[in-house]
Amino acid sequence: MPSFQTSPGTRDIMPPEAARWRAFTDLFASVVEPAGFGFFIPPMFEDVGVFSRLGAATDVVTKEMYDFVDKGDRHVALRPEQTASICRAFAQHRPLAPWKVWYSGPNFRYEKPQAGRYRQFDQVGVEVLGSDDALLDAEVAALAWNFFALLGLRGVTLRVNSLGDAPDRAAYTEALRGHFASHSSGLAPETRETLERNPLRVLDSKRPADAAAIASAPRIGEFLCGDAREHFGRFLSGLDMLGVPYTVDDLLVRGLDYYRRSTFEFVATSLDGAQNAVGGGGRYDGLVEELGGPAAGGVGFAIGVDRTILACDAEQVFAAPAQVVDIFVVDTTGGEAAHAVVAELRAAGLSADRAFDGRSMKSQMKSADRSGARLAVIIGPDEAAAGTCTVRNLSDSEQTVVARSGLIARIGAILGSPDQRKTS
RNA sequence: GUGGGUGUAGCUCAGCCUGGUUAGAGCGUCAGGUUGUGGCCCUGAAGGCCGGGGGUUCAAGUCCCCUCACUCACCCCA
Repeated sequence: MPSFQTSPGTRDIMPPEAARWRAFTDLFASVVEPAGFGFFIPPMFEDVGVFSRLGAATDVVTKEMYDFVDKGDRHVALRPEQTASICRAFAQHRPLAPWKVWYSGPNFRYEKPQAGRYRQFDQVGVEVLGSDDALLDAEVAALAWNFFALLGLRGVTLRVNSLGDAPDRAAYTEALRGHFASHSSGLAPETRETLERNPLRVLDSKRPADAAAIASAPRIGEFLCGDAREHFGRFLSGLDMLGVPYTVDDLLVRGLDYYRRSTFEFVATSLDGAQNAVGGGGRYDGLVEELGGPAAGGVGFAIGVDRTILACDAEQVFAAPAQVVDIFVVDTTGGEAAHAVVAELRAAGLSADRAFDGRSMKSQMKSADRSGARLAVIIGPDEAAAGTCTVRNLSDSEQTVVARSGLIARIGAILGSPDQRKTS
């Protein structure tokens, strides 16, 4: 065993898997940037108060925050998510509304790790601040939907619900508290604790004992005010217009306290187990104000990168891109020739690799094979003496001898120009 | 925070139940077969504090205790 290894809940993402992660983010950017979203990078840590607005009833805030006092006596926390930072940024900088941003990066929660749950986990997402329009909610949810489709995922479903405005949500919460209190004998002991802290969360319980009490519980629909009801209807018709399929689930409640009106969640049916929510979002009117900013509506979503990639594995889609090189240079004369040729090839816009440490020709050829190169340039004593190179096609084993001075031209003739290769 | 499973070579794992000489396999790596040529094949080599500590025993990879790590589930959530 090595002296050190990654801390619990963290991991190294090695090549070629890391290239897949980069492709994932690139694909996400290609979906949201044409829709007018600008890339935003918030700090990795902030004053703990920014995050405590997420909700005193949520474990994310009360138990799972990586918080500490820094050398200047500031109580700070590693971000557990990025929505709060973006709202804080809106309050701080007052950009022109609606402010549309996307983000990508790690978040931190001190949880016990398991499949699809890490202490450092990546999310990509978007947020729009300064608009109340329900059609925007639909557009935002549709962007996530389109992204899952572009990844090649087919087993992702969208569940939607409305939690109403703040008074609606509060009234519903009280109604639930009353309902479950009168049915508490039918609840699991752990659920009774949840009821104390956050009655809405009881609806999310998967414990069999709770099923009957949940089935008979009042529904949020009865508590929506006229505006919220109309907003929800417009959200749904906005999804219909875009051809995004969804199911309305009035038991869908989301973990963070700040959600108002529209909420939605993407579930990967290919992932069994508890960690199958690959994305979630909704509207969070009021959060900016809580952070000292103007009254501004907000809507957005976050997609869990780790989990979504697990779903891609399960569906065998969005494989890691192969990293290959155009040319592999084999040099059995000491390495100086390869040193020069590789540099020359790269300067000409070709990708090139080589072996080091004076390996045998057999070993170098094996490396050439593994590199995925289409061509090997071979320099042995004969070529060195004659001022030539042997160019070997690694797929059909045809090879020719060319003068060193004509190498680039010959390779260009075989492979085409870099631009042609990119588009082909 | 609570419970289950697993820690043996770079990787995947036998061996543990039923303790007994120098701890194995496949893959990978390196070298050779082929004194200048990759894939397929053959041969050989390198590579192990058997997670760590303590105990039982003439003897521990194997049995017991503790501990750490990983992993799965509860919980929570993306």
